[in-house]
Amino acid sequence: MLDPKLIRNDPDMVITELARRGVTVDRARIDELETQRKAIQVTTQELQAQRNATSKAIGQAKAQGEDPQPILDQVGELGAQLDKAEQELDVVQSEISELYMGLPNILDASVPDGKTEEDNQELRTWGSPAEFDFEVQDHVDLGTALKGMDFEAATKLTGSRFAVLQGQIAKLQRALTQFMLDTHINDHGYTEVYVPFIVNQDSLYGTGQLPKFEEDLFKLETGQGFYLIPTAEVPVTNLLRDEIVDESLLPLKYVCHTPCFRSEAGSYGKDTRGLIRQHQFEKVELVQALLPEDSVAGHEQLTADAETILQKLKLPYRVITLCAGDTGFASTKTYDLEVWLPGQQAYREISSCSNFGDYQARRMKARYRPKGGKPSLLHTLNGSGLAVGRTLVAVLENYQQADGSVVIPEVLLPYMGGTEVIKTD
RNA sequence: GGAGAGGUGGCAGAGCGGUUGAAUGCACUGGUCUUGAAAACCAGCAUAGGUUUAUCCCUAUCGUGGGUUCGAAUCCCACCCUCUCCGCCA
Repeated sequence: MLDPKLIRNDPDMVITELARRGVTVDRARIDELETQRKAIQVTTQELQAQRNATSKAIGQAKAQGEDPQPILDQVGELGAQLDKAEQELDVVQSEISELYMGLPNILDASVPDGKTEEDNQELRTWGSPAEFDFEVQDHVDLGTALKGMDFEAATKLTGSRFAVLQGQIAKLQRALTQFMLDTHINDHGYTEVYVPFIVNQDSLYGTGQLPKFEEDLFKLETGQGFYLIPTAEVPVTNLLRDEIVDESLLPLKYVCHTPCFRSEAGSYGKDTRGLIRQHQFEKVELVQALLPEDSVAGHEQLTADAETILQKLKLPYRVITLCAGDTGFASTKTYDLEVWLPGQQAYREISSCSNFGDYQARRMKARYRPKGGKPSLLHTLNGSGLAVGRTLVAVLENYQQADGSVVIPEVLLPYMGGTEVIKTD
């Protein structure tokens, strides 16, 4: 969340900045709550101080063998007053906390203005869409014909927005995953982590999915407040929750492969065909925690790390800077990587790389200790490196041949056990 | 699943109703000493909030949430977690 001190000391700035996102902040409400808080907090603390002093005096009197009764008589209604004050303070503070937790992050100055994805800015492109001298198929037709993709089976097993992969296409997805992990580990210096796919509420508050976006999540009904992870970002970033990391260990760079589970509430009718928008998909995620002064450069580097995967796969893509209105809740700035999909004749998102500044770190108390100094908040970054399911789509569509077969990209050959082309037998 | 033990500062670990925000050790920071380093010695060193120009001062925090009490790290209740032994199990 935002720094409460910043909201208090410079509310106009916060309001102006958040207006860029189209978020209106109730200035009067903030003033009212803060004034209340201040008054109640002061009285509460005064009462507490009074109680502490009295109790101490009783202790001293007893220790010296005196009769503490006269002091005890003075206590009177102090306890009742204190209870009341403490309750009031509690109410105000939770109202403030609820209000502040609901405020998104302040955007980086370089984020372009705009309301919707229409206003996002293309930053650069890489490669160019291939020309096909035959009629291209989309991944669903290709995958189905190759007997590697079965959506009807998934519907039978579970319901819509799931897929069954089989044979060489299932293997291709695994190859992509391995290739991504190995590249980030060996070439980009990330540490691989394996984490739980189920997390508690605290973790989801930490990264910002809760309290505002619960409808996007799958919640378990065990009564423990457990949720399926919507992205590895949640468990991996929360490794740092309530931790103080020695400065010398920074930056921390993690890469993590997990399935991701999203309810996709509110996206009915969108991308209903194929693998693009599923309730369950594989993703290789990059997460970094670093010094505040390094986060801007780190964000560029992390984005480049993700781009490397597309370049090695020789998949044409472009990099988009999300505009103010389209940038995620907790992010200061986000780049989306969009890969070219011949089947759709469009660029589609395959990675989203964000700099969260200290927003997530403040929520989860993720700090570092400067040499000999006081702990202070880390900055966090993350990005997909890449969404595996969508990469599978991109490979199938970009590497398709006139006969419906699919050539394996060169960099994946070591992972495909001798298969060079996926075709029907 | 059964039985037991325990959760305290960056770490280890005392404290088990009253000047205890918390002994001690390690780590860390500064200093003395040294050609330099090590060792030794001296000093400092939790986090968050309120007030303040600043120092000071005040408040909260000993797994979490309740309760008892003038007063709780210490007593009671519930929950969470960890460890040991037995059983079961991929």
